[in-house]
Amino acid sequence: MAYFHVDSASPTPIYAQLDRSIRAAIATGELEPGTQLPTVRQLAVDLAVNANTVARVYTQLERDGILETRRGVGTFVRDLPLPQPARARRERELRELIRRFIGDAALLGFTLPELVDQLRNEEKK
Amino acid sequence: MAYFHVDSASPTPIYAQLDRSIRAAIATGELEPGTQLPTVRQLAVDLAVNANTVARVYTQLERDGILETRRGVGTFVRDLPLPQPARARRERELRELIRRFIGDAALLGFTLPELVDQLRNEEKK
DNA sequence: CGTATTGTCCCAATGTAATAGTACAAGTGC
DNA sequence: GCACTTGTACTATTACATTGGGACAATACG
Repeated sequence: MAYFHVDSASPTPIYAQLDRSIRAAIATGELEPGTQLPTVRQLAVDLAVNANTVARVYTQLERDGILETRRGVGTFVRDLPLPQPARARRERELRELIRRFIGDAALLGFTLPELVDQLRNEEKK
Repeated sequence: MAYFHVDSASPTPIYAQLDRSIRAAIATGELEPGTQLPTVRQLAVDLAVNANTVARVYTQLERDGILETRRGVGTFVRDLPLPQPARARRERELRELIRRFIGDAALLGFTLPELVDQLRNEEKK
């Protein structure tokens, strides 16, 4: 299973990519509460990344209450709901997200109407 | 003028954020060919960033043929069209962009239909 | 010409990211 | 008990990003 995505060529550090990737998978429901994540060593192999890097991400996510680890068993998604940022922040950060999304897509030569179309296609899945 | 955005708290390096920010502004037409960018030192002050960091971004963008610099004068947007990646890449990278966009928005608690709405609002500007 | 402006270059110092390798701790299951 | 799996911890090393400061080069301007 090709769970998460990291790009070692990206300027964004691997740990940050993996962190976001896991959080996003949980937030979208791809990863349900109770699901077991790949082991530290296994995921390190799958992503072609050092085990320490994976371990640190798991540790951090556990500190944040998003994962739960049991030694000798594995790491699991907690069933606690993710805390939501305050409304004002949400709005502001969404604007920033949209701004970046449009900008990045423009770099690829895509226009706004095309993006709307593509996003609507995603809805039908 | 609040030209570009960088967040020194972000794990993504400042130079990468600024690079993307400038490219995006040009790609979307916010920055037209011939426009003068802020001076290295000025932008460094505006963004609360070291001048060397800004200078390296300008230098790199000039090497890529996106900017044009004249000593004692300033740095300007070139009027050459930006080279487009191959079609296959475009599609693939767009998928990745969308995937990340949806994931990041989910972290803020936004659902796909909401994103479509917001994007359509952007069209009316 | 002299001065200010702008980009360019270099150096030293600091902090962070990532890798590699090894060892340990706490559980599972035979 | 014993072997195995899993997470955790540590050290050392390499590379990169960023900062601060200083100096230089080319151009504009009076």
